[in-house]
Amino acid sequence: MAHKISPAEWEVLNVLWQQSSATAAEVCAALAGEQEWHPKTVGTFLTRLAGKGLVRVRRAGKANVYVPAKSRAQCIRAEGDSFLRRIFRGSCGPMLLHFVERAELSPAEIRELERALKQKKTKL
Amino acid sequence: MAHKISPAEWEVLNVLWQQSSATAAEVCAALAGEQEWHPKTVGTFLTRLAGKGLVRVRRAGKANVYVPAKSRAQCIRAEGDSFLRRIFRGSCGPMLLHFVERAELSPAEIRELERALKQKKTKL
DNA sequence: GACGTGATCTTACAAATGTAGGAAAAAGTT
DNA sequence: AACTTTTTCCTACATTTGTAAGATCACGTC
Repeated sequence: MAHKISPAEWEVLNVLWQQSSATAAEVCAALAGEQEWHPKTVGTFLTRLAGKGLVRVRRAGKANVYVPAKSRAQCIRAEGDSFLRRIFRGSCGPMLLHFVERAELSPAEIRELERALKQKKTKL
Repeated sequence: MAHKISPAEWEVLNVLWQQSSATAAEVCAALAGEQEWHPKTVGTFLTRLAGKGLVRVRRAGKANVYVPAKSRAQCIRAEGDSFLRRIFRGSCGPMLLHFVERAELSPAEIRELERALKQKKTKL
C-alpha cells in the first residue's frame, strides 16, 4: 500500500528524477528561486521520502546522496489516477477537455496530441 | 487565499454539486457503497467546508441543508492548476499526453477532443 | 590530535486531515 | 408532558505535513 506523496515531497522528487540523484544541498540549490526552503526543511523531506521507501540513501563522503527508488512514471500514474477519481470522478473525457480548453499548447504539442488520439482510434 | 480542499472534502462537494444541495444524511446516502463513512464523519466534513466558506448552510426543519458556495468549475480550475504544477511542473502538453495514452475514451469523446484541439489551432 | 565547518540525526511543534464520541436540541409519538 | 429518535454542535485524538532548531558526527586543516 504505497505511501502518499505530499506536495512538498513531489517538488523534491521532481528534482531527484531530473538529476538522477542528488545530495540535500543539491536539491536545495536546484529549487532555489522556485521554492525557498530552509536546508533543514529539505533534509526532513528527504528523510521522510527515505522512510516511505521512495528514495534510497547512499553515503558519499561527508554527505548523503539520495536516489529515487521508484520511477517517475510509476508515481505519476498513481497520482494521476487519484486526481482523476477525486476531482472528475474517474471520467477521463471531461478532464481532458477541461485541460485542453484552458491549456497553452504549442503547435507541436497539438500535433502530437492529435497523433495520439488518432492512434487511440485505431485501437478501438 | 482560498482554503485548500482535502480529498474527503472533494467527495462531499462532488455530491453537493450533483444534487445542487443536500443534508448530511443525503450526502451519506449518495456516498454509500462508494465511501463508507460514519455519519458523524460526514458531518465534520460539512462543517469544515462551511468554515472554509465553500458551502453555505440553511436550516430546513430539523436538519441542515448544505449548498455549494463556489462553482464546481471554479474549484476544478484551482485544483487542476495545482496538480499540473506539482506533478508535471506546469507543462500541460506532457500531462495531456500521459492521460490520453492511458485513458479509456469513447469515440465520441475522441471526436470532441479533436474538435477542441482544432479550435485551439485556429486561435494561435 | 584539537578545531572549525558543514552535513546528518533527533526532536519539536503548529496546522490540516481523517475519524468519530458525547451532550444537547428539535420533532414526532403516546 | 415524557419518551424516543434524529440531527446538530462541540470536543477529541491520532496521523500527516510543513517548518525548522539543537545536538552530534565526519573531514579537512593547523
